[in-house]
Amino acid sequence: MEQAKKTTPQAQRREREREYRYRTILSAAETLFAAKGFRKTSVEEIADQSEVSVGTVYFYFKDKEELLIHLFDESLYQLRSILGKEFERADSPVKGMEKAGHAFFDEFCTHYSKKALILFRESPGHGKRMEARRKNMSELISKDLSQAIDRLRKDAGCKFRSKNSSSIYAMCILGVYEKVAYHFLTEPDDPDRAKEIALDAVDFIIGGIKDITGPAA
Amino acid sequence: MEQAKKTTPQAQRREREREYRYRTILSAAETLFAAKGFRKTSVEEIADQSEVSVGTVYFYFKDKEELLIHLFDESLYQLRSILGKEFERADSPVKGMEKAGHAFFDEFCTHYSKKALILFRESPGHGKRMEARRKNMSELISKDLSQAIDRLRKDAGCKFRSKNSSSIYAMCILGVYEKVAYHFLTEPDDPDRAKEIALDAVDFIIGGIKDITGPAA
Amino acid sequence: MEQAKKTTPQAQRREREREYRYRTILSAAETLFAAKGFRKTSVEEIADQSEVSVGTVYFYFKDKEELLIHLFDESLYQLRSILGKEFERADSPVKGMEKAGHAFFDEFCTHYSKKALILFRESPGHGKRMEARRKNMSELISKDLSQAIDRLRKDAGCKFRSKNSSSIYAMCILGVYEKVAYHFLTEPDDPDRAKEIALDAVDFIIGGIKDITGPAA
Amino acid sequence: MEQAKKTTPQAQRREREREYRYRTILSAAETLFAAKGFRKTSVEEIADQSEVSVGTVYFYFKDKEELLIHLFDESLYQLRSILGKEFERADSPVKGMEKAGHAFFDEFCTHYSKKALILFRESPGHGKRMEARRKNMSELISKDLSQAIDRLRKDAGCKFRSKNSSSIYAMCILGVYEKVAYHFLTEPDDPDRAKEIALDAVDFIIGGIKDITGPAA
DNA sequence: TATGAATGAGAGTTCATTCAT
DNA sequence: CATGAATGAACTCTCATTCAT
Repeated sequence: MEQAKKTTPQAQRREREREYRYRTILSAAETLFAAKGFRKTSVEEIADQSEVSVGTVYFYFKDKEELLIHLFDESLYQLRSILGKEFERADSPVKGMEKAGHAFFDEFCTHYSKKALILFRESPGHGKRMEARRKNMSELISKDLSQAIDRLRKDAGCKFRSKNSSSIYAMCILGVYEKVAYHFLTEPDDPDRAKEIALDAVDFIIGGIKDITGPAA
Repeated sequence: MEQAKKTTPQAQRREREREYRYRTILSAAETLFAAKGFRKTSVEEIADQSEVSVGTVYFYFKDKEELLIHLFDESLYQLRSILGKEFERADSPVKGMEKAGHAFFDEFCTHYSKKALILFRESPGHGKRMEARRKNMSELISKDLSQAIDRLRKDAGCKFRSKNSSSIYAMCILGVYEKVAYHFLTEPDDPDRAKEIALDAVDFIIGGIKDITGPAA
Repeated sequence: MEQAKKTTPQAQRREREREYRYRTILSAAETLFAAKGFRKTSVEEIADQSEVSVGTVYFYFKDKEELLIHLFDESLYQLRSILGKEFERADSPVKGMEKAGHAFFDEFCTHYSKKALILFRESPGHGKRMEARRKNMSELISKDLSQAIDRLRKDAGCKFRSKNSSSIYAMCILGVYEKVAYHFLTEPDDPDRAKEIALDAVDFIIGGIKDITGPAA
Repeated sequence: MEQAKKTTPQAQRREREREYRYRTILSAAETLFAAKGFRKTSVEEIADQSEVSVGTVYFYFKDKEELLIHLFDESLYQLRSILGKEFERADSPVKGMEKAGHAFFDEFCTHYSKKALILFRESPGHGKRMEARRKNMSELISKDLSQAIDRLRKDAGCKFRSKNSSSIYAMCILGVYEKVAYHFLTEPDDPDRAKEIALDAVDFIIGGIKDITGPAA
């Protein structure tokens, strides 16, 4: 019965509106969090920007932190899509790592700068849930990267210090990504220099990887 | 005559007590900022912890941010001392980079963990003064590192993509430091694993550097 | 359609309640400012007196000073209405001045004593906004009075020392008003004496004016 | 014994120093109160300005309000001296009133502007003691003026509405003084205009008086 | 006497969250 | 569902006054 109602035209419209509102609020929050940071953005501002009332924000999202978490997850998903795509396309793991690096700077940080800011600028010091999410994101990306590194290692036939090594290297790579991305997003360098930075940073990462996996033999 | 008065025993004791209070407050703030973060620590808590009144905190420090800035500067100084010492001691730039890396994890993150937390966990989004300090710290450490990298490059006789490259590599290294340090300080790994992480991270950095600076082959 | 919604009974009631709260807070502030002065009245007291929370006060008024400014403006409006009415009614400018003087003491200082206190007792030394308001009030009333004086002068066909004279005389009259009003409001004289004071003060003003505008005799 | 000690050279020097400190503090307070107002001046500022410690200020003066009271009394004394001198010198009561008026603007407001500011700008809303002092000052000057007015009246042989009338007129005159003085001290008019204002204001006062005491016959 | 560090009550303001309508 | 007024705890900062030395 309940489900039947859902296919009613009115219900459909409602559903659409619901979805629309949800997206609008999220989008407003994204813009504001990216621009001013989570703490300096008030729920009222988000409501104003999305042209709904404060109460409506709370109807769609449990609390302010939930907004951040959603955005964080979305951003993470976007990032992983971009990186994953590059790895898949590439002929070799090394090539994949390189392509992914460039995609990170040229695509993610450029076309999804708000997402990048939320991912890399929103610091610790929020609630527990967010803290957990943060850790989760590191782990997920680390896992992606360490799988790639493992493939690399196997290809090279080398041996790591321990079974954790690849995840540690992944952490290192993530560190480079974060730091350089933060610089990218924070200081408005001219495009040429930005390109240079991206190239050098990827070089650094690939260098680190190659050396380790490398001519160990 | 006037100056003679300043060396009066009473005056000396006063000066000592003044110094002591100052240190006590700073230390309480350090502990609390490291544990809960700047924003979640109230001035009242700092006062309680240092067993003085709120007013006294404000007698010694202009405002809450000033406390953070002092601690930040102190931490930065400590870190640079530790790293600098290692670079000086080392026989070669590469060795220096390696030693410095290990000192960072084994000495700074271990024995000065509160300072490390303040340096690497306190996020952006504070006042303007703090924001400036933050940028300053990145620049200072970057400069230290890029000088070392430049020496390395000269030894290896290689050429970088551009004159900025060394500072970009420095940024990358700092990124690795920060990320791994954050992991260190946040997740209480067992000491063995910690050791392993440090070793691998330094390997990664050295690898990145060596590859870039040298067609070592 | 949208506008129709605004006339909904519920919306009307809300609007009424909103207005009511607003007036209640303003009225509480008026009473307290008149009784204890702006500085010695805390926002919490205003909230208590109006039976709302502190937050609600800030919902309706940007800050404490805004309350004072609103009250000040209201008081000024009330005063000018009373004086203006008398000037209009009167047969001659002199009569107008006289009537206005009596209305000031008998009506404004008596029935709007809180407003009078806010107008004449709240000292300088507040924020910039208030300071500007204060000056504005002096200028407005001065202008009203000096226009009346100018008409008087024209009737008498006399010449003043300079084109500023009438505004200076206006300032003098305002000075008398303020001083005597302050006395009125501060010392609880018996009504007979109050009447006497008002009569004498108006005599003084009229005397000053008449002498200046004309050896009419 | 005690008294004998007082004539000791050392005791004399101490007494001198004591007196000097006292004056220095009072003078610093005068400058600051005149410049920033009582409330916006902190005891620490007064101490700094007079080059003593906060404790010393409290040794010489019971509390901050006492400083204001002393200054207020001093200012009042100065003002009465100036006005009194003019009344005595003058040939007739009317002349005296006129001279006193000019002396008020040209001498008191000009050469003792800090005192004038303290007398006329420091508003109500301070402690009870100060409130009392304020009233006292009004009464004293009123008495001075009403005595002069009474003499005037006798000369003219006219009759007032009541025995209080002269004191009411005095209040009016004081009101004019205060208002115009405040304008003088607050708005930096050019000297010519200042002169004009003073002349007109005195005219107004004399006019008010003359009319009342005047052609009653 | 003189010092100045210490106090701590109190002020204004913010804002995430709730809930009656 | 949407609204937005209401809440009130929490926070930073000020400053007159005290008192051990």
